[in-house]
Amino acid sequence: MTAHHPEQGSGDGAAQLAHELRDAITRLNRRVRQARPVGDLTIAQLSALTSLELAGALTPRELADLERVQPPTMTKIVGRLEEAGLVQRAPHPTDGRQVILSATERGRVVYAQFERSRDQWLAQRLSELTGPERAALAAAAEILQRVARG
Amino acid sequence: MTAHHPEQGSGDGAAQLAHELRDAITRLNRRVRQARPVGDLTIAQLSALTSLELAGALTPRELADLERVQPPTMTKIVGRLEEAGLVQRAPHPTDGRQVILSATERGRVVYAQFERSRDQWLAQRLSELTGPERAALAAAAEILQRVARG
DNA sequence: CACGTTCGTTAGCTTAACTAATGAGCATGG
DNA sequence: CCATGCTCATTAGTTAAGCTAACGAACGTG
Repeated sequence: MTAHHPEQGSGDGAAQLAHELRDAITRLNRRVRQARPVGDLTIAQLSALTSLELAGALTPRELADLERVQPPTMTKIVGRLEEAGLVQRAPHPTDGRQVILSATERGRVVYAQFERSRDQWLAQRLSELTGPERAALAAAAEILQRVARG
Repeated sequence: MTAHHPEQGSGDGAAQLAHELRDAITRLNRRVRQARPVGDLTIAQLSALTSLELAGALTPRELADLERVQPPTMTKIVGRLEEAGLVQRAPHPTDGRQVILSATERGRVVYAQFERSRDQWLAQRLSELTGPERAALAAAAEILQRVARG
């Protein structure tokens, strides 16, 4: 089940490692994500709010690309977030077609709350590990973030 | 951005690590999962088929618990998988209320195909890393799997 | 054997996702 | 300088996924 020879062979090693990592990621994500609405926000809404908060300001198109959904889908999600007062639409300064989306102050507060609660389960689990295990995960986290963004 | 002192303080360290890991996991999962239907199967269907294939045989209730959805939701998903000929329902040998779900031969073939294609993107990314980086991820993968199952 | 519990399903609703089509605004070429 | 074409966001319409509530069948126990 574990990786026996991670250093030898970047071909098969990578395939085997990819399988293990994806399995772990899939399972962890199921634990962390909460498929159903969390509080008043759904996953898609929270995810969009997160991307928006991290980026600062985006057009609907950019946000849709980030979330890997089609523009009409993002229109709906943003519409609900706007109704909830968490996101605001502003006209683009020079291009009349485009719209600038940003989180409202309330949106930022709500985002921070969910961010914390989302980390709680995992933080609890991690605190049960040994120091070396946490160190191993910390080293991996940096690499994973790089892979995820690449 | 990286974890500076993973060994000191299991409290704050775990919180910070949890945040970084969750971020990486969320992003990786978005890359890997493809939110929209893959081929003819949706994510929920593929996920249920995966759980069923891994477990061998399950009742709808057990499968719903594994997938962290409510029983009625699983009824629908299994219904579609059954229509597609990937999953079969069988009566429980002793309990007339219960149903035994299992993947059909075709379901197993389809599962294996998706499993491979799902790993491809990640395997490609991993092959671009250095040997030590892959070794670090391999060590982390084992720990992550343990955390995810715990 | 009657009563409560568990199991799976059905019914009805909301959200999320897609494609196709629409309308507004930009930009460019004659 | 304006007509044509393109991009942006949205609307319309469909399918899937998720929920709760309610139901009928089967089990088990007092």
